[in-house]
Amino acid sequence: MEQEDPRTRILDAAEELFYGQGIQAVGMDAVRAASGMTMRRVYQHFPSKGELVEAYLLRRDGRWRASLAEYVSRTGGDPREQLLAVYDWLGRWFAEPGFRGCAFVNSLGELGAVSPAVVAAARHHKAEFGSYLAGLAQAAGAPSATAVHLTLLAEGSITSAAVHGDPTAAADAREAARLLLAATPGR
Amino acid sequence: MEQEDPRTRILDAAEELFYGQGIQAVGMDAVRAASGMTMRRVYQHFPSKGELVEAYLLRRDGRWRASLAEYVSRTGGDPREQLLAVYDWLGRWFAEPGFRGCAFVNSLGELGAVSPAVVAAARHHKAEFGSYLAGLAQAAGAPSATAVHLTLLAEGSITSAAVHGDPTAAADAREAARLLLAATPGR
DNA sequence: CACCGGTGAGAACGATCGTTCTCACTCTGC
DNA sequence: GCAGAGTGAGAACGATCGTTCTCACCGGTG
Repeated sequence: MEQEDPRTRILDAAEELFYGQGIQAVGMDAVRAASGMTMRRVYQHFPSKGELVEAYLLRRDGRWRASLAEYVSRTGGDPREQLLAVYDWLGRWFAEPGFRGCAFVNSLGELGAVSPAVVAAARHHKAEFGSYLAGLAQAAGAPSATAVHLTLLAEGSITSAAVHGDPTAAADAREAARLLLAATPGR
Repeated sequence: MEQEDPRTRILDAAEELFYGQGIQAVGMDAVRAASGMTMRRVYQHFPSKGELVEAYLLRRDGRWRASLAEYVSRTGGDPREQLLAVYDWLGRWFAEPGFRGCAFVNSLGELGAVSPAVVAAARHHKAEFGSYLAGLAQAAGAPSATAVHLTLLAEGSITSAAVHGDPTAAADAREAARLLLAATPGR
């Protein structure tokens, strides 16, 4: 099981280190050591740290949204319940060991002023998340403004959980979302 | 007007640089140059970069919350309007040039894994903000759960405005807050 | 066998960082 | 006038980083 392809091993190591400790705090040598490779091989697959960071963010975005969508789609059919399931998924995420907030927000705060690629990755990630929620909201017959409100609640719960280390922010956001949906005309 | 006390000048320079570019991206020499001082003087007032970072966060927390409280207290008496005025103040903040999100969230993402002092500063800042909103909500006769919901909306709008560079997140959060308050029994 | 492109392991390089030190100079008190 | 404490200006130091280079070694091909 140690025989995965090198690119994946490097990305796995980079993701754990970058997310867990911050990008600037992790040197390329730490990535090399954690991936059990030689320096030559690392730079062979990612010719600079910047490109490794981009690849890390890109892969994480895909995984994150796929995991969310898969969880939500597994939920019973009612679109309104699917919307609320988003917050259940967030709550599970918050409770994972090593949870340290949104990787894109973190990297944006760290490198946003200096790396346009990081800014683009963060915007893309958040825009896609917003679109996903907008799609669910439309299916539930909620106005598009409500989708924006639900996005803000989700975003706020991520930040709150990260700062206070308290996963209950997800349940709070879920309750607020439920109230907003109830205050709004159904389809 | 150039004759402020050295500590203030250093903190002013540090705040602009740390907030605008990230803490790790700014070297002590940049702080020295921006404050127009000598290295000896900088280290005379802040014996390490870590202590300068702490002082920067501490002072920013006080200023930020004082500015918010002052703006809100200037608003007409209705407590419910005061609560909504919080989002107006956020909208003005978001529209300021150089806005780059919450300094505490940014520094937490950058240094949270390595600096307990930064974690403590961020938690304190967010806890105080939450308490402030809880006080306003109580005055408005809203249940304490509603205060939590309003906090999540505010937090989410900060993140959203930072990521997308779009100050309208404040107005969206305000509208969501208004709906939540309307859906809730008054005093 | 001799050759050669590629690898592993890690040293080396140049830049940058946080922090301290040097040294000439300037005040102040006697 | 002069010793001595403190300052300005910046060089120096040791550590660390991203990246590249060295070099002994290995496998396959003529």
